[in-house]
Amino acid sequence: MTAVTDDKPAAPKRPLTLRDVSEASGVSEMTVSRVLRNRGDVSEATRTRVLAAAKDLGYVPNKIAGALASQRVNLVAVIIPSLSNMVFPRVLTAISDVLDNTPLQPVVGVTNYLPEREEKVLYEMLSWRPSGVIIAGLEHSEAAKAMLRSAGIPIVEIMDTDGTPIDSVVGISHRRAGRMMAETIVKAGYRKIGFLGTKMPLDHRARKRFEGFTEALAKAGLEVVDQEFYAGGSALAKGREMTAAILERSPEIDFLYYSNDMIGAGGLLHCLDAGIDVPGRLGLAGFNGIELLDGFSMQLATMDSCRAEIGRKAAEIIAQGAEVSVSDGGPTRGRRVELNPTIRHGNTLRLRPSEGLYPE
Amino acid sequence: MTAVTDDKPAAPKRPLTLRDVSEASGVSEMTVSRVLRNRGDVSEATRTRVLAAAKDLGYVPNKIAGALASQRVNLVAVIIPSLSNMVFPRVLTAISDVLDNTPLQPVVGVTNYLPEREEKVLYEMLSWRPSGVIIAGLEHSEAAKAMLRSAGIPIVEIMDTDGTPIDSVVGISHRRAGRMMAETIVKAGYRKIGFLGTKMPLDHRARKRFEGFTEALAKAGLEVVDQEFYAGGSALAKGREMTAAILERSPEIDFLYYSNDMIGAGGLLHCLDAGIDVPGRLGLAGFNGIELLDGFSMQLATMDSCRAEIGRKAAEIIAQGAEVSVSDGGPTRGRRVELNPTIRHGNTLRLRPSEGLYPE
DNA sequence: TTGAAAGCGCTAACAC
DNA sequence: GTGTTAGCGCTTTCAA
Repeated sequence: MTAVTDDKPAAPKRPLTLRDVSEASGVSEMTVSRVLRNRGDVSEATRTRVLAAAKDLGYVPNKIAGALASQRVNLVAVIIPSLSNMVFPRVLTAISDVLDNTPLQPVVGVTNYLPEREEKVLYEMLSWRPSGVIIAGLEHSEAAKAMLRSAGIPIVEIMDTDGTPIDSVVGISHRRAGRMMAETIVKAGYRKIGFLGTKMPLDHRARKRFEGFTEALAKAGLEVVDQEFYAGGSALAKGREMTAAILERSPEIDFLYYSNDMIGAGGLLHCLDAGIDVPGRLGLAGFNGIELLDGFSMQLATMDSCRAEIGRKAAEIIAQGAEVSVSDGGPTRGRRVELNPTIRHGNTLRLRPSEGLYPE
Repeated sequence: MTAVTDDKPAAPKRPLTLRDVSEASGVSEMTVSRVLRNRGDVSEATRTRVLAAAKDLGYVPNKIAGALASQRVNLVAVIIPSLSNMVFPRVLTAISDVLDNTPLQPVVGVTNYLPEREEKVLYEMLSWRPSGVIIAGLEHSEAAKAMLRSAGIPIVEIMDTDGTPIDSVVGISHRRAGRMMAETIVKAGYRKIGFLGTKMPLDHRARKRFEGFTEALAKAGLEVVDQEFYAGGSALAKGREMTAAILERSPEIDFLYYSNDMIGAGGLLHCLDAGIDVPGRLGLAGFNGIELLDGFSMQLATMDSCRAEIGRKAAEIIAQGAEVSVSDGGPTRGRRVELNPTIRHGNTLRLRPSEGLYPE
């Protein structure tokens, strides 16, 4: 055994404070603070002295104290339902990218699509007095809405524009997205349409897409022939299973609309394996436009949900944030940004109606 | 236009404080504080009064002030390189699940595999004085290591055990993982082995797997026949492209080892499309054991990287955290948990050597 | 069971 | 350019 002798001082029991740096450098706490924050005029000489001392001691400022004193917290609360599908990570990346050019920092909370979790997470985050909140969706518990309204900071609700925002909102209309896809499918000549989705009554965006979808079908005198829902497990595997099941049960189906790309991709794999003629005998479409699927031999028709753009815009609104966010009692001052989702036909959705099984 | 009359008071300009609740309830700040934190004995009567007042006002406590006063912050810094691949979200979920049963809350920072980002993110997080740090990998800049050592809180380095931890470590040996896979492949009778990976010199775990892999091959008198690396883009698509490319360049290859499941899956798709006999003519294996791939028609051979288990264990260590984490100058008091990755053969790796092209 | 006083580590505002 | 003073909103500690 060798006796280890430290050349650096041992780990301190008491965290270092400004005072320590002050004493080590022979400069007042205030000036040290100024140097460390690059605020106010400090002579180059003392600046160097202070920096050296801080680095030497390994001083890490205490933001808790700083925040309390300055009444400023450079944190942005980002509240999303899930991390496990590919959609929110994409939004997060965009948010981070924008905030990287500001003093702001995102802090992520996950709700698992549970309103009570959302309420709790929101409460926790608000208790840190963040500079803004980015939160997915427009549906929140009354308590959550009350908290958001009275927080006195910019709030941006993202992903969805179908509803009444508290402050600002950035997203797409999922109802419209569902409608657009239905219209495209009908125009392509498909008539026996099935739907596959998630068993998530609380996924309001999926619900709205479905509503828009059936609404547009109804306008064309059609309705969904059959449907199936899943919960849990590998989305790809579930998509495969559900597709097999629904096609067996309702063999007349000539199109399947999936509530997300992942189960759509599973369905596509099933069709390829089963030798089903796609998009001739059966058309397929998903939702989200996730890049993941670029590696498949066939491109699933889908709709870009503008995830990156949404994240970017939301972060920008927060970053601007100077403006008053919610006025007292009057109309909301928030901004409204509705993005346009675009259909990507891929090759699982035939383009010309003339090729359809049901020529018009 | 209708004149909106508020039944609830308008959003306050000044955030509410304990004092407000104190005044509204006619109870001292101290007692209000006790009620809100469920600390100490408070009569049921005052308790109800206080709770009612707090709820009525919509009071949200200020954790900044609370943390400063109590010198306690129930935050756990979790620092990971990326959110975009499926591996870290899985770890995060496990961490959250464990911490949900404690007062602790994870706060995530992403480094993009950049040491300088890591250093910055770490500094930011430490300045909030968290109760612990969970950080991916054992390789950090000297400055980062110094910060971790002197933070005076439990540190858990995760994912990898090949190296010297600062405090605790939970992970698998990636070198060993690479070795195990090589041995399995060789035992199965494959001899002309190619490698496909990421262009990430800073992904130390991928590097260690590769080193272990080649080391074990060398022991069997073999070396990697050809290799290819990618950066950016859809991993699935890249896997497909790289596989086509390497097989064209080195047609003698009878096995491809991928540094992750995603590119492996892309490779598998290529093989299926190209009509290549897998695992007869060509074997394939990936790494991570991601569930995503369960929906494929063939199961890619892979190795479980114990992501969930790692997250769980790490969180547990932090939660126990009471123990002194780094002793002064002496040996680290941290715990060491090395998990055993297991090979999942799937069906892209033939099992019996006797079936090999090169019978032994 | 409740309250009063002191102070956590920093920064705003003002002096010098 | 630098230092001094007074809090930020809570919790700790101690007294009642």
